[in-house]
Amino acid sequence: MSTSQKRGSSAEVAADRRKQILKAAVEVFAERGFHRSRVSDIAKRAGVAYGLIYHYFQSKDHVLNSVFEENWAVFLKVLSELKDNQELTAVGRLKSVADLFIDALQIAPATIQVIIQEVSRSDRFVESNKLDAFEDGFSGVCSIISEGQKTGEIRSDLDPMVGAYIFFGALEMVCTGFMLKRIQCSTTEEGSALKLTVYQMLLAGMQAEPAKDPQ
Amino acid sequence: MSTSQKRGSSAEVAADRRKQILKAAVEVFAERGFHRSRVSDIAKRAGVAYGLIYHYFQSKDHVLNSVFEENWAVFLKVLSELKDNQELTAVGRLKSVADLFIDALQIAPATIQVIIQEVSRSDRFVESNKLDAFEDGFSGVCSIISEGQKTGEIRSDLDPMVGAYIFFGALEMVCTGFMLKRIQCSTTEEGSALKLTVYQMLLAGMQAEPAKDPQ
Amino acid sequence: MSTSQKRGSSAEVAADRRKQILKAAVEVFAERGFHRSRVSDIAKRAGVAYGLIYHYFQSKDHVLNSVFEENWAVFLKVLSELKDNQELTAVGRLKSVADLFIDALQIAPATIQVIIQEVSRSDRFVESNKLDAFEDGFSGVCSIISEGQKTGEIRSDLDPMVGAYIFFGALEMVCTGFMLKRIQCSTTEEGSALKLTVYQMLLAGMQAEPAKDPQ
Amino acid sequence: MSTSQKRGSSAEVAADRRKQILKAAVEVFAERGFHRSRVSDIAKRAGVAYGLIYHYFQSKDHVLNSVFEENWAVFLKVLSELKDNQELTAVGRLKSVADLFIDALQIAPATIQVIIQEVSRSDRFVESNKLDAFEDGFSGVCSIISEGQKTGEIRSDLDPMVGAYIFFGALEMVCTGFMLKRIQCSTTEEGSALKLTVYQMLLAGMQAEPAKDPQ
DNA sequence: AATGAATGAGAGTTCATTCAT
DNA sequence: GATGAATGAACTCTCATTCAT
Repeated sequence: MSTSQKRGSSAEVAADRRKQILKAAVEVFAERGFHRSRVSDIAKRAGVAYGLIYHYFQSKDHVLNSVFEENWAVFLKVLSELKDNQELTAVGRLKSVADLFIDALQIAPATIQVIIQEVSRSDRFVESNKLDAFEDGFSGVCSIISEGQKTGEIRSDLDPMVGAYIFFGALEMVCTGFMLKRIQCSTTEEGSALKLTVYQMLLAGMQAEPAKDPQ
Repeated sequence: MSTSQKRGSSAEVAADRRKQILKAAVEVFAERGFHRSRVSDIAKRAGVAYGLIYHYFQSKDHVLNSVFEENWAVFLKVLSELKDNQELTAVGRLKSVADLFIDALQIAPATIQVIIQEVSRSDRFVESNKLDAFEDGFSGVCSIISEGQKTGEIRSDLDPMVGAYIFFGALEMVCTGFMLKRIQCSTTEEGSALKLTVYQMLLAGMQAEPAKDPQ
Repeated sequence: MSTSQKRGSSAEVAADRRKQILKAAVEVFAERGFHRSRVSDIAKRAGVAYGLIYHYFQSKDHVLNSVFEENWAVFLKVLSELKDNQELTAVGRLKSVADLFIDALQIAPATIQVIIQEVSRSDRFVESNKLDAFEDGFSGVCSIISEGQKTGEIRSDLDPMVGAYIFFGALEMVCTGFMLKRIQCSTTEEGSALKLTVYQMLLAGMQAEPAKDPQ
Repeated sequence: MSTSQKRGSSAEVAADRRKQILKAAVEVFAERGFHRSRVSDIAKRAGVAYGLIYHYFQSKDHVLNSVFEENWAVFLKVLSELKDNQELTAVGRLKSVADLFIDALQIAPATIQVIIQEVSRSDRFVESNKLDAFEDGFSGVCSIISEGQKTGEIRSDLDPMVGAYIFFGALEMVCTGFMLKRIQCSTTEEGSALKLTVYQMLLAGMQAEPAKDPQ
């Protein structure tokens, strides 16, 4: 009695345990992929008995869902704020989205990877609610592009939705390259260089000459 | 006993059966993902007994490998020819790569998807030989970009490898959008429009103004 | 700390808690069967934390044992008194046994059901001590039948043990029918009617004619 | 090559395997009870790998269902024929039902026990379709009793449904006693003696005197 | 006394792979 | 070549039980 009681209530401890398990799950999923990861792998990584995972999550699938919901939601929120931010130009807003992504990549690369690679593909044609949440991200970027086209900032001969897909695809593969250690962006300098390349390629184009009409 | 043997040698028939199974496998993998696909699903789709699959392939993994090797190899071959084709500018070569991809997407979208999504992720940290073959594709594009930088065609402040990743990422996500029916490119017109958007975004940039120095 | 302690000693409170848990257990076992009932189901029904059950009982099995012992013991005691009650005829004693059963059914149907259906089957070939206690019940009725045969009250061509099994089997299935809402005996009238049918069938026979020699 | 091919097609062999597994399942369920029986126990008893069980049955529950459906159905069919057999008196028909049961008990005691003890209780309040099939048996006997009451063969002060429950309850417990080795009926003589006791108790009554009005 | 987080043995089920026919 | 019955390793999930608080 009158022992430690380090800090916080049991509710806080429970929240910590949950986070601890989610963190371990993200790491394991990122390393081995969702299907190759066993629940016991997650437990081992988290340093708990695997039964405990079922105390906090209904199933292995629900663990993945939680990773998605609790992180993608944050991204969507920021995106939604950006979308309506009239202080920035459309291009500025797209840059901000890319920044958001690349910053997140530096802070929590495994989370980004799991979200993009596992969730978006896990039950591709089965549960579409996750897909819908995903689609929201594309729609947000699509809106920004459309608006930029109206203001003349962005070329009007682009299909905005294809633009959004290209935009995310580019960011995703950068993420994959990062996870595979083919792309470096751990330091601030590397991060800046990466952002620059992304900006150039997606916004300004690769070509050195301002020749604006390929095809 | 003493049945038909309809046409051709038994070797030809065997080759047909093999293709039949590979075709079914690609469809099933594209729909459900590799790990959620059962060998019996492939067999059912191919209209054969699942035991037969083991006459033509050592294992389920080998089926996926074959999908990869027999298709990516073709891509690599074309890419390798392009890389050294001095008749085209670097930008022209990149366009050709994109064309190759988008054409393949229209002809065999499921194959493209399986290659990109399943193979590249299947055994991420386990077998690296497939990854190496994958890397060859990135290297090819990376080379073209580098060369373009030397000739002054392509902006020199880009990281060529990051450029290659962005390039493939963009194409991959377009593929995903296509599979998810969010992007249309079934007709020739749609294909052309898609290519245009891809060219613009990756080569010329989204921005309408030739302002060449974002950041 | 220094909480209520509403009435009675802590021993009384403990006894109450025990009863409360046993009552909940009987209800849950009757509804879902022993094996499908979780300790947490019992706890939920009793309105306590499931850990508490282990303060009052060694294990889930012991809860079932307690249900049995503390109720069947009562029945055995009454049966034992009846067996030696020379004021009643053998038939009168059998009627009393049936009455005892049917009265109990009206008062505590779930308890009766759990005792008969779960205890008698739970560990059929594993622990025989419970089975022995069960057997005591059959023996008691068997004795009464034997004695009735000696006094000429009961037909001598019956096997007394088979008679006892038939006797209990009849009562048990009536219990099941009651639990399944197929047999009504909630009111006093229904109870009397039920008893009459039981008496007639088991003692006097179904047949209207006094033709005493079927075969 | 040119090996045994003992007898029958592969369809027959499959049917045999199914029966072999069902037989093993009945034995194991009868000995240990459904919930204490592991799928591997059934497999071991049947001499097959447990995976094979899932080749023939969807789940452990489906094995139990099959035991029920494929045996109770037979009983119901005979009962239904008996019910409408106008060549027999009501009492004669009830005797036939009892005979049917006791004969079955001698031929396949484990099957009878599993049907009565496991199926009827397994998912008591969950799946009612099995319960309905069960109820059909009670209804059949109930009908016979009602008819007997109309023709004056059977005492009119009995509740027919209660009568049916008593009837089956008696037979069931006889079955239990047999399984527990407390009741013998392996030989023809023992079987006849058992039938006699059942007839007497249920139809003629236990009492020696033709005193027809207890209570 | 009371709680419920934590544990892990145990059971059901899936499915890649083998092999007799 | 072709079939699908047979096998069993591997995995998810359940839940009785323990124990720190």
